[in-house]
Amino acid sequence: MPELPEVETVRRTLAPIVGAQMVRTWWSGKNLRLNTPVDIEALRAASRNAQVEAVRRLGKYILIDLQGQTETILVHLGMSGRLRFFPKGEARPSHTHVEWRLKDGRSLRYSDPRRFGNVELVVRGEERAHKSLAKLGPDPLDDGLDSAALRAGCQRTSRPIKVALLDQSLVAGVGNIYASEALFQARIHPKTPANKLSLARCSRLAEAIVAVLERALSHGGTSLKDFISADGHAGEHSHYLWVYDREGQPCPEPSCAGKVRRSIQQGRASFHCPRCQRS
DNA sequence: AGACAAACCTGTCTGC
DNA sequence: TGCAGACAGGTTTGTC
Repeated sequence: MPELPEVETVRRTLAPIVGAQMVRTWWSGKNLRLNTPVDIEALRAASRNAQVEAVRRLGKYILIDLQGQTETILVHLGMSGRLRFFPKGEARPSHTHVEWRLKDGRSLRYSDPRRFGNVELVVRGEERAHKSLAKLGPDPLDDGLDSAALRAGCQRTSRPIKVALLDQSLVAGVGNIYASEALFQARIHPKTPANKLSLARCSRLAEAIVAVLERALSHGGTSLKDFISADGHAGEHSHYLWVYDREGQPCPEPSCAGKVRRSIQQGRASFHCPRCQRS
């Protein structure tokens, strides 16, 4: 489900839990990503009576810092994960896997039908030592995106640029929707080998990535189906997508008579305009 | 090392 | 109406 704008939307809407005290932690007993069980005893120990100090984000990962604790809660939403808070007394939705009860009666719940996501602990201040976080590239919203650095990353691989963008080491946070959208805005064909891109085109791509993510964030993210923010609202950005899931529709560029084409790259749907986007 | 396919799991939609 | 098959916002693992 969620790419950077959706995860950032969740992070922002989680602001009301900052300062709240966690009192009890519950686990469904179902394994999450890679069929690994939640280390519920460690999670309980870290969360018990701990006050939420801050909610941070690294790429598509959410970190919940706890006052006075050496460990931080690390959440990845996978494809169908949701992190929401609920008022006191509201029933647990189906597929809830982790629940933190807050002292004021509210609860924070992680639900995930497909269980591709994960909830674990990382040592605070050493997040980057975690295997998944170690390889993350720059975060386009927090760090900005330097054209020369993007070019250098592209030079290291001959994979198609669309595929390279999905690997989080080049840029953190770009997923399947925004990879297609950014390549459209930069007028780059998704099958172009990454190492064939000139500095000028990398520069255009860097600008497009930042612009596309910021634009989606301003709409609260994209809800095709599952995505909702921590306070339960769907994102509005699906109404503003240029090419993603628009197969056969006219190219959004008014001066272009092309139609959006769908293809499969690395087993995942890609969308582009064959007239505007060149290799 | 780099590229690729398959795997993880459930829900929803399409077409017969 | 029922059922099979395709497909979904992500990441990891094994194989070549």
